Amino acid sequence: MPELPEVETTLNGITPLLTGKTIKAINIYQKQLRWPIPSTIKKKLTGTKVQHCRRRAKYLILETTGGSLIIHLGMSGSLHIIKSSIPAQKHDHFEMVLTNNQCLRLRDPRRFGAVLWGGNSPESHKLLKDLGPEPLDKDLPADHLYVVTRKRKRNIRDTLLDGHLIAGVGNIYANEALFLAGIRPTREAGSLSKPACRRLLVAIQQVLTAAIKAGGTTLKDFQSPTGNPGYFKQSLQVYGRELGACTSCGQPIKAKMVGSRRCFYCTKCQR
DNA sequence: AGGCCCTCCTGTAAGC
DNA sequence: TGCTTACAGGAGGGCC
Repeated sequence: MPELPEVETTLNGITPLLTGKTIKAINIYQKQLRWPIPSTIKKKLTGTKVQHCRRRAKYLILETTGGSLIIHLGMSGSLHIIKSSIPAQKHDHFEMVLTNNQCLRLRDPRRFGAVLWGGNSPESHKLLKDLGPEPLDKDLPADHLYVVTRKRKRNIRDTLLDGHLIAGVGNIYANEALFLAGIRPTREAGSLSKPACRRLLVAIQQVLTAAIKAGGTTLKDFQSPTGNPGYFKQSLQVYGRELGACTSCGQPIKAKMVGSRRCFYCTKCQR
């Protein structure tokens, strides 16, 4: 999926085209996503105006004058702004038609995504209320990772993927940040020192910031809502670079299954 | 509470 | 060429 930078890129793409616009219609072509799309959103959203678009973790929140819509892109979801006269394609499941005849369309081949009703307080939605802090929050304490990893037995890579501890970090950026911080993904989270945890948080912030700047990472088919790929792939140091040379020491990058997902790291630079 | 496993679905690419 | 299998960027829910 789209991880935090890809969701942020998506947000940046849709915000100027949605904000202030009136919703003429909602069309649901396939309601069976991760959870069923509530059919009540048609009535709740039609005729309302989009006031504000924002992101929380990997969720997009569209606030309208009638309540909020929560969108998650799952593993393969993408949003597109196109003319409503363009016919929906095979994996287009949901669309929001505006009175200017532009429309926001959700495409999601694997259907792990979600479109949910957030009402007047989306933050208190079951899926959002227990999320950890935003990694790019300027007020996030430098020792946050140290605090939340104490007594954690599982490996640090899987720990970073837990959105309840820190929000929005997926497998790609977890691997990249661990490389930048010089920490092996298999390390037990609770064994990391305070300086290592600080280094790791800074690395997460650096890699996410750089990826957002590049428009996200296109591994296969990620596109911004206006159709541009993300250019961060060329900046990846370890992810997907099995047997490639470590950019720091030249050693071949190792790939290994950790938990249920692959990790990539340098056996020399990451300890 | 934490950790592990299963699950949802389809496309793609590798392997035989 | 064609079939089978493994894997992919997520993450909630159930269970121990």
